[in-house]
Amino acid sequence: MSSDKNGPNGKLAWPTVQRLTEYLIILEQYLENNTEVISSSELAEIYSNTPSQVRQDIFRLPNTGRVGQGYKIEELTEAIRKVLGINNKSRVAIIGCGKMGTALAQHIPFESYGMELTALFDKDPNVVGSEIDGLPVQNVTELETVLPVKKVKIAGLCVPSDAAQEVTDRLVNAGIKGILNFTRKRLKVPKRVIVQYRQPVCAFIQLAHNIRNPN
Amino acid sequence: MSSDKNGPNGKLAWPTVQRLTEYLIILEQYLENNTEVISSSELAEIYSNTPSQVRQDIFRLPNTGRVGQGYKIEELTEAIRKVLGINNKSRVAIIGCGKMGTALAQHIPFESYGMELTALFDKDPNVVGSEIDGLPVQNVTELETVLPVKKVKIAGLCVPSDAAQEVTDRLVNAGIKGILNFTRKRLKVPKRVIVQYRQPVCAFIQLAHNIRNPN
DNA sequence: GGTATATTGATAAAAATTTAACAGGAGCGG
DNA sequence: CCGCTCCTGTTAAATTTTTATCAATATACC
Repeated sequence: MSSDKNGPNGKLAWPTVQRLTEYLIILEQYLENNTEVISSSELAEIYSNTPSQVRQDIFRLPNTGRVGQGYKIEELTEAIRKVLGINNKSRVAIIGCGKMGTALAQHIPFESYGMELTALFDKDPNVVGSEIDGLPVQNVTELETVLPVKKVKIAGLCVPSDAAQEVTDRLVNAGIKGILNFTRKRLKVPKRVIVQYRQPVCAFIQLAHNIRNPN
Repeated sequence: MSSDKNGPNGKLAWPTVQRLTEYLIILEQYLENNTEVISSSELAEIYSNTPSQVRQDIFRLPNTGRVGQGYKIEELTEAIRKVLGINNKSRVAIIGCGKMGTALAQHIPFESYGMELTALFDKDPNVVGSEIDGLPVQNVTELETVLPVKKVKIAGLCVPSDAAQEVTDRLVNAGIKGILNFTRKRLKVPKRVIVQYRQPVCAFIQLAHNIRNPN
């Protein structure tokens, strides 16, 4: 019966997905330090939540824990990678190779998480033709021809806010499935396309607010 | 009687704070386009939530809506800025002026949201001494001397992950109140210091997951 | 002026999420 | 082997968050 402890449809709750992702990053770093076992309370301490919540999150996935012992980190990371679906390789493109786009292209270890950075685009003729870590920057005008061929499904949008909607329309045409939007613009897309917003300015505003309104 | 419709302690719920921040960004763009009025259902359409949730969020702040009409955007933005506390100027520093740090320094309109980008730091001697938009990059070794003098309370942490904890310890010493952490490391800080995590890699992983597991 | 329409503010209900509680297995020391 | 401690898996309770509902009111139009 394929262990369906998960929600009605076996889907993980969104807050759980968010935390599992971060647990994964944490656990991998502990693995690198040759730590082999971790308990829910240790992980909670690191993540700043409660042991109960950690166990609840992990509960949804195939049992990896040993009562009285904690979790074997290697098994746990593998289990998390599996529920998150990190394996089915998906191809990524970065649109806009200014400082932000370049930072993402250079620093995110896509390969380690089932993704492959496959294409880079920019509008500026001075940038087009250059390479970032061996990957050439192509002209945005080639979006529609390149993305479908390379079967790119995910785009990181780092263009100036003014260009955001126009580029988005073209991404949608090119068959993109999800957009990670670092611009300040809300994007209009058909329902089948997923947009996630990561506006750094919001993060700063919220942090400032939290500082003024502590627990 | 100071309109305390808010929670027991008058504090906004965290999900509400997050949404209000994004509403603000949206509304300001509509203002720029000379739109003067907006209804909860229009805003919900843009934000991709429900009119009910929009009204619930706005409910917590001094009434700005006109029954049957919608909200005057100018009043609404002002009200949101007020509850979020965007006014009490707070000073910000960016630590690590690689691609990511530079992108933040250049593109975030801190001044528009009650913040002032006051200091930049880097470790690399080739970078130290240069300027980003007129602000000089100082040596990280000067952290402890500069930050307290300039009363910087918020830090954007964009150093390589390996250096994250070390730099954090120094930030804490320098009296920082909140850290926006773009590195992959979890940070150990005393309880009085707030850390918010913005790991781009997590955003990509989560988006990939959401694409594979649509609603 | 009267009526239809639109939309808020507010409350109540429903759903989702977090926290608490605890039985029971695993190891350890004596 | 017994008793003590630790810590998971699981269920139940509490809390938070979201959604639904609706009375009240402003406007527009006839």
